[in-house]
Amino acid sequence: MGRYYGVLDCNNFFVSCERLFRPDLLKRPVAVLSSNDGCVVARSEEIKAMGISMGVPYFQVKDICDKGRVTLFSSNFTLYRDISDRVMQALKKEVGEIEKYSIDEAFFTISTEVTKEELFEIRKRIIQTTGIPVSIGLGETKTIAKIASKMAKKGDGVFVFGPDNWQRATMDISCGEVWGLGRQATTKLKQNNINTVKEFIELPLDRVRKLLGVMGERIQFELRGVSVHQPDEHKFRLKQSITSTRSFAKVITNRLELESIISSHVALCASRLRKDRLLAGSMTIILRAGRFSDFAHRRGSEEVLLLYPSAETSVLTKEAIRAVRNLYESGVPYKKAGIVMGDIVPFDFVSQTLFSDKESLETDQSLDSLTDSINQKFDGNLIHLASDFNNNQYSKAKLRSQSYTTKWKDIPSVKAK
DNA sequence: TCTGGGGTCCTAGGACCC
DNA sequence: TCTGGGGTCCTAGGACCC
Repeated sequence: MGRYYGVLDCNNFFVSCERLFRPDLLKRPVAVLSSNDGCVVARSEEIKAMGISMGVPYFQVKDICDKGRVTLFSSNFTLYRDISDRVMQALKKEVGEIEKYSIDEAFFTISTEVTKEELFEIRKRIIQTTGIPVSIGLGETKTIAKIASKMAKKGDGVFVFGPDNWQRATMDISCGEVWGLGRQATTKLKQNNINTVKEFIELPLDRVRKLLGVMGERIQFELRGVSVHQPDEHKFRLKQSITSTRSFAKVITNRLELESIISSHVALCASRLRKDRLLAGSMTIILRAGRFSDFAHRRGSEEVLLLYPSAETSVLTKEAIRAVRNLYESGVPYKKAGIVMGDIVPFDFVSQTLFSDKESLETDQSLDSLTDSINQKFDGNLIHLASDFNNNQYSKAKLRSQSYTTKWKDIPSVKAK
């Protein structure tokens, strides 16, 4: 009995999340903006029909939005993450083991015996329990399943590529639609007169390697129906990194201000590490000038290797600030700052192998766990170590919806007649 | 004036060594 | 003072994804 790879993805996910609590916005044009209300990151079908493309700067389409009576939201990740968890739970219930790929997508495997009717039923139950519209695509490999899910979205929500209909379809699918072939790769292929998946598949392997490197090679295998992924490869894999970055509404040149911002990113990453009982072995500090400024190509990051893996805010902050002082140059118009935690290991593993008395580690973190629990109670805005950062000081997000599902004060109330 | 954030993986090139 | 060539390891940056 064979297995198909499947991918489930949520349609217009952020928009669907917002509509969940604003049913009056169904069938009306809705868009979600990025963190500084800078560009469009999610669009309802109505918005797509208006010709507004993904990722455009908002100011470029403001007029069209005004004219079209578009409802806009600033992105509300707390809400989206929570809804995402619910969708993933619902999918798990249907298909067993899943591999969460992004906030709105997950891979799974399923018997090739599954019928289209059964798939429609699965889809229906997930939509019923979560309120989020989803599509399901199946194929012999993940890469083919991804294309199937695009077809599903265009059609009735479910699409299966078996060996036969896949072969026939390849001549009608352009390389740019393939998962992993981005702008650079597509351009290179086009220059060599390769436009469709069929043409790409027929290319000799050594030419693919020369043109696109090992990534291209893998993609070709996948498109030929040979999976380069192990069905359970992600089952026990840890997250490789945890990141917190943000660009500023205005340029910042003051070092102390940057130190304060970096400190709050450290605090955020550290508490996310602790939540999952993880420790970071290294940390990269990012300070970048505006992408469109003369300083855009200046060295923008510095990695710090920690003496021992840690999730302690005070330890990490000290190191991060040292790195900021190394990296900082006066006069540079900084536009973005952040932290990437790397070399991540599980707390329990480290405490067993590196430390003879586990207790000292637990005690060191007691201040942090206290901070964590208080912050959780008060929506994460109360206690920050070595920083006076608050979410609204450096960013603008004027249209944020409430945290309907994660903050007590934002839970919607329903009045009974 | 205004151009996201959080991820993964790969690679070119520098440092260092023999 | 001469200063090749090949190996390894590391890191910053880039391509790509959603």
